[in-house]
Amino acid sequence: MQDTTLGERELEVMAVLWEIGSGTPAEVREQLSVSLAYTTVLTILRNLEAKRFVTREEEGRAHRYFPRVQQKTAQKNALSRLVTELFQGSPHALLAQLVDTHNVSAEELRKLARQLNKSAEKSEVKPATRRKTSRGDVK
Amino acid sequence: MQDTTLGERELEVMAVLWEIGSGTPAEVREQLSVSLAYTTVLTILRNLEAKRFVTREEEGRAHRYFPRVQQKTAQKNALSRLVTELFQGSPHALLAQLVDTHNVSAEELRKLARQLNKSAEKSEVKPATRRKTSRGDVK
DNA sequence: TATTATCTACGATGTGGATAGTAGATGGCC
DNA sequence: GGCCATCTACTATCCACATCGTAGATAATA
Repeated sequence: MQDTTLGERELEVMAVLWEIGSGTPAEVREQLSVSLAYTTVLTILRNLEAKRFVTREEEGRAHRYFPRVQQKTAQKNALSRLVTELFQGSPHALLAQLVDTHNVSAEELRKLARQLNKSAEKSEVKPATRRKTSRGDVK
Repeated sequence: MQDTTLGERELEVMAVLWEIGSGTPAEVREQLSVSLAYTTVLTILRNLEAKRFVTREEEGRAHRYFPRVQQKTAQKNALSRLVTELFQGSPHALLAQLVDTHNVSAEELRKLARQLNKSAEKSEVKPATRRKTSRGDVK
């Protein structure tokens, strides 16, 4: 039960947690775009906990849930998966598609390239990105 | 039952069909990286047909399956989905992540930007991309 | 204190995907 | 003609995810 991929609802719940940092089931439920029964949200959170995507701690009568996996990690994994599954393992192909769909312009690419250069100059070794929370984050 | 997303195996089967153009269940089965029972592959193909991702026509005693949806379309959809689900609707964020993971270099970006410029010069209106097959492809 | 609201825990149900077995048709071959 | 291989159709499991209901605990409040 390791390295499982998330379902759609599970992902939405994670997105909320990433957004607001942490939340009780009620808080999460409020932030969700779809309206679900309270117990549904609770179940999803419990499942996410079972999969070790979140942790929780008691807070009065309720429980507060914290993301245990960084969004960045999830992004990276999903991206890699997409590249291998649909783009023959070529990030370049994905880029081309992104551009082709006109989601991204040539100007955008150049801008990003410049930024990339700048940050590469600043330090050879990539500086550890600062994070607000560090509740036993998983790599 | 429209606009459904594909499961992992279904996607692999589609990838094979995109790769080899068309195939009988046996041919598809041979090309798959995982080894599945013949009937499993058949079932997947039938499911894909039910979802209108493939068509088939008889060929002697067997059936030949053809992709009905272009890979490009699947790529586009999956990409859009990923962007909205994990990247807050920002293709730029996805790009940044792609770069950050060092799957893509600044040089790569610049190269692509140049190519993009060139093709933009050639024609204001984007030329319809040529396709080999046209077996009732779905947009 | 009795009632109501809010939580959690547990279980039930429906759907969809993955995997494969069995039955029956058909074509090749000894 | 009888046997074996190959195909399809149909069916059956299993599991994961989504959704929610019920029961029981506890906090708020009238």
